[in-house]
Amino acid sequence: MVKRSNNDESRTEIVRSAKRLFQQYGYKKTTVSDIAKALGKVKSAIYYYFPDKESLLRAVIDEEIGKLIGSINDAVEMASTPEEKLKAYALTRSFEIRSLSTEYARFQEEYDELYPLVKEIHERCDHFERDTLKSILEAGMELGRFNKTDSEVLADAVLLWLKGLEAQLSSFGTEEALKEAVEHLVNVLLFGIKVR
Amino acid sequence: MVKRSNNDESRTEIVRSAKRLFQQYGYKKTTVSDIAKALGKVKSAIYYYFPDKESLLRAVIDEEIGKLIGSINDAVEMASTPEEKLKAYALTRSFEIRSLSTEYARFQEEYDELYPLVKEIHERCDHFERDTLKSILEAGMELGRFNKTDSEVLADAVLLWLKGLEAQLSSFGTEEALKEAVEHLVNVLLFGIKVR
DNA sequence: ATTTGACCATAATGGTAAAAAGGTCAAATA
DNA sequence: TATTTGACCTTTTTACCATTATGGTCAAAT
Repeated sequence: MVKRSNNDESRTEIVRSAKRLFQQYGYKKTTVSDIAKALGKVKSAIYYYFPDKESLLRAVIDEEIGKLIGSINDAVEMASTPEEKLKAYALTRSFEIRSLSTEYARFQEEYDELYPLVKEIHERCDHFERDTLKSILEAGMELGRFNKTDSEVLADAVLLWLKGLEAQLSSFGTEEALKEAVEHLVNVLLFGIKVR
Repeated sequence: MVKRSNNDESRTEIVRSAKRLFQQYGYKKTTVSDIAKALGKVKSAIYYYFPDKESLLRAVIDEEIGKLIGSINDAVEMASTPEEKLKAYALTRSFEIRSLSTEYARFQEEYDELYPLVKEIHERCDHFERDTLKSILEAGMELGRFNKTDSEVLADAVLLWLKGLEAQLSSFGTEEALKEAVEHLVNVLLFGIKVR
C-alpha cells in the first residue's frame, strides 16, 4: 500500500467529485476549480492532495480498472467449469466495457489527447487479461476438456477476438442483442463450425 | 451502366489524379485545383466531369471497393473446399484492408468529416460480405462439413469477428504476424477448442 | 494538517481581416 | 459540338491579436 496523507477521506471525496464531473463533461471541459467547487472548496485545496490534474484522472481510472477486474474475477470464480468460466469472462468483460463506454462517452471526443493514457490502461489490463484467460484455458486442457495447444497463443487469439467485439459494441442496440452475440460467439469458440 | 460523357478517358485520368493526391495528402488538404494542376488543367475543367468534390471522392472509393470485392471473390473462387474458401476470405480481406488503411492513412485524421461516407461504404460492403460468407457457409453445410445452423446468424458472427480483427490490424507489426493470427483464428473457428 | 486567495505562465477562446477554397458561368478554343 | 478557360461569387479556412481561463505555485491564514 502506498502511504497516503492523513485524511484519506478528502482524497476519496475529491476522486468521487472528479469522477462525476469527468463523466458528465469529459476530461478537458471539467476544470480543477469545478471539481473543487462541487465540494465547496477552492482549487488549491485539490493540489494539497494531488500533484496535478492528470493524477486525478489516473485515480479515477485506477478505481474503474479495479472495479472492472474485480467484476471479471468474481464472475469467473463463480463459474465452475472452464467452459462456463470462458463464457462468464466474455460476457462480463463485454458488459462492463459497454457500460464504461457509455458512462464516459465524452472521452471519445477527446481521444487524441487521452491516447497515451488509454494506451497505458490497455497495456495494464492486457496483462491481467492474458493471465486470467491463460489460466482458464490451461485448466480446461488439464481437465482434458480443451484441445492442448500453446495456451499463450490461444489466450492472445481469444483476447484479440474479445477486443474485436469491443470495437463493435456500439452496433448492438440492446443488451439482449449483445448477450446473444457473445453467447453465440462463445459457442463457436468452444465447438467450432466443423461437424464432429 | 450510367451514361457518361463522351470522353471517358478524361474522367479516369481525373480519378487517377484525385486518387494519388487523396492518398498523399488526405481529402481536405487536396484541393480541386491541385487535382486539376496535376493534369495541366484548371479546376473548372474538373467540374465539367464531376458535379462536386465529394463525387470525386466517391469515384475513387467506388474503384477501391470494386478492387477489394474483386480480390476477395477471386481468392474465394480459387479455393476448392469450404474450409479453404473461409480461410481465403479471411486472409484476403485482412490483407487488402490492411493495405488500404496504409495507402489512405491520412484519412484517419479526417475521420469526423468523412464519417457519413465511411458509414455508407461499410453498409455497401456489408451486403456483399454477408452474402458471400453465407454462401460459403451454406455450401459447407450442404456438403456435410459444417454443422447446420442459421447461416445468416453465423455469417454475421464471422463478420463481426473479422471486423474485430480489422480494428486490431495496427497491432500487427509484420504481414507474417497478421497471417499467422488469421490462420490461427480460422482454425479455432473451424474446430473450436473443445476436444472431439 | 488544511485551506485559502493572490499570483504567474501558458493555453484556450473570440473576433476579424485577408487568403484560399468550392463552385458557377459566359466566352474562348479546338 | 465537346472541352477548356479565366473571371467571378460565396463560403470556409487561415493568421493574427487581445482577452480570458486554466493549470499550477506559494506564503499567509485557519
